[in-house]
Amino acid sequence: MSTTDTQVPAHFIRQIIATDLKDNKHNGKVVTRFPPEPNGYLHIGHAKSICLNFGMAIENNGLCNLRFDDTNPEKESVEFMESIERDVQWLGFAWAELYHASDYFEQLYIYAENLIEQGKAYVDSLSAEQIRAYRGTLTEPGKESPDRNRSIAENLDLFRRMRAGEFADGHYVLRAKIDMASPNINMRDPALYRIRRVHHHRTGNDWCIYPMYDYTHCISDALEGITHSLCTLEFEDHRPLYDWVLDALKTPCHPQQIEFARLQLEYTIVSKRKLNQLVTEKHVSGWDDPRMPTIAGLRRAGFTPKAIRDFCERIGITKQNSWIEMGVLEHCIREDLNDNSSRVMAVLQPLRVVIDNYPQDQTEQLEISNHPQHPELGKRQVPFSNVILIERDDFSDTPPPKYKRLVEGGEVRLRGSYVIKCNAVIKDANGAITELRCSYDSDTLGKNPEGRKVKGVIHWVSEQHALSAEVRLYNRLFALPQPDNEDNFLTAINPNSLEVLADCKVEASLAAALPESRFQFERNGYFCLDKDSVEGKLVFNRTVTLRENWEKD
RNA sequence: UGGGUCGUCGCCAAGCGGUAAGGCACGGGGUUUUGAUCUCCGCAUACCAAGGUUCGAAUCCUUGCGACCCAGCCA
Repeated sequence: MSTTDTQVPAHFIRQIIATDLKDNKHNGKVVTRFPPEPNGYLHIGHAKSICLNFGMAIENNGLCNLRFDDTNPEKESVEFMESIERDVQWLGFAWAELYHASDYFEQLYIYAENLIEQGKAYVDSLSAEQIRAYRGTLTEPGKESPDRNRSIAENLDLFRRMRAGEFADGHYVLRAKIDMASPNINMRDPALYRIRRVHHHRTGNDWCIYPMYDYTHCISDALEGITHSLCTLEFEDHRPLYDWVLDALKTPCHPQQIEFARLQLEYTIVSKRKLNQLVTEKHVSGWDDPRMPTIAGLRRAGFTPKAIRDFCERIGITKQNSWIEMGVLEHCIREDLNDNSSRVMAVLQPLRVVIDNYPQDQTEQLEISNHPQHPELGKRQVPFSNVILIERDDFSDTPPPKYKRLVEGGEVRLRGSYVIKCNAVIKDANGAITELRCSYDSDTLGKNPEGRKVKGVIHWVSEQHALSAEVRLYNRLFALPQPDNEDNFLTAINPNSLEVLADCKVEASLAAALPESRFQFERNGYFCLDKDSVEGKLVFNRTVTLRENWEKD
């Protein structure tokens, strides 16, 4: 062990895999899979699972498949499949194979007949309601179905006719014959197949019976030679069923299911049903709305794949239900963007400043570094002239204590430029400040003024050179840390989650910026150019503010 | 009142019988032409509780307490 060893935490799944490798349990192989159901967009919670599954494969020289769990065609779509592939790749991962559970429908069917032949599955004619009633409760055992002892021959015949489409939807169901008195409700003869005449986005109308998750997932894992089947805690109770199915069948292998806690992030929800509701009821602009915790939303907001991966590593993998504070995610994106984004000046709420002693028709090209700590990011030319725009907040005629920006009679540094002094404040009839009259000290470019200290530094743009922009200031979508705890999560929506500033001015160098490029607007935060940008009007989304360490009153 | 799982700092999280890592947050100092960054310092005599075993327990045992998940022909 050297001190330079990486310091990734050895969470329990890493430990299990390390032990298995040492014991040569799977011939030294590690094969995982990320198995989303294509019924919605991927979100930050999926990112945790993606990073884990792909991460374990990468770390151990193994393989990770992407497998669509497409056994319920009613809720699934090609749009969702495409978005999932896009998001996984954007996060930076490459799957070994792309599979669909529907690829295995025929094999699954054959296995089902095998189960019937072994007397381990039967066709039940009980209705859904009856099955529920027969299931018993958490504290009382269930009752056996009258059809439970149907003959193997009859079960086989019925099941084949189910497939052939002889029966109406819901008329029959294939059930595993396990134990109606099991304390684990999942083992009380769970359904394996249901009749459902729905068009499937991949298999079309080939099937009118569809296999259930519990039956499909374990077999799919086995067919792919998965060694470690990682899933979330709510499937813990299903593991005995996972193992029961594989023990009953002669599958190529028997993967080990290991459960970990799903991500819960404060001020967000990660329920696909609810995210879907936000979209369909138009509480947000779409699945990729920057306020959405979806990968697509985070991407549009300006998050980087690296920051999301870092986040997933930092929060750890355990079996404890826990809530992650937003601050952790924010830290990750600030850390990446601080290091890698170019600095630029943008005035969100402009206030006109006329510099009376600067030549009226003169323009000076000031050379400003793109990153204070990374000279390798280069420099850019920023035009300076006698009329500039500064942030309204950067001037105050009633300055609070410790205010270090511009005040009447005071001086301030224009970032990358001169020191100016405010000589007069122009107000309109209502007393609102419309303009500042200033003078500049020509001997302060690149050097401190003689004999006095100017502590404030503010950003600015030259009025005649600036570009117009719309800036969208996003805040958390929910006003409560745990929206799901409300009777109706919609009541927890933050009414101020989006503030649109339509008349912002940004420096000219941004004219060539491409959608999805990220910048630090100095002193304001990190922003990402949105795809809504058009000629003459740039649109920026705020990813996150800069940290603000001083106490505001 | 059945079964499964989990309880270590405000939030995460190491720890695997030898005397409480780390991150985020927070508080304070320094540097700074971003009140950013960077940097230095501080931050659990304490591990849900109570007993017990042991020279020694967050780690083992017992008994409590608390939280989460399960009664879809969803995944």
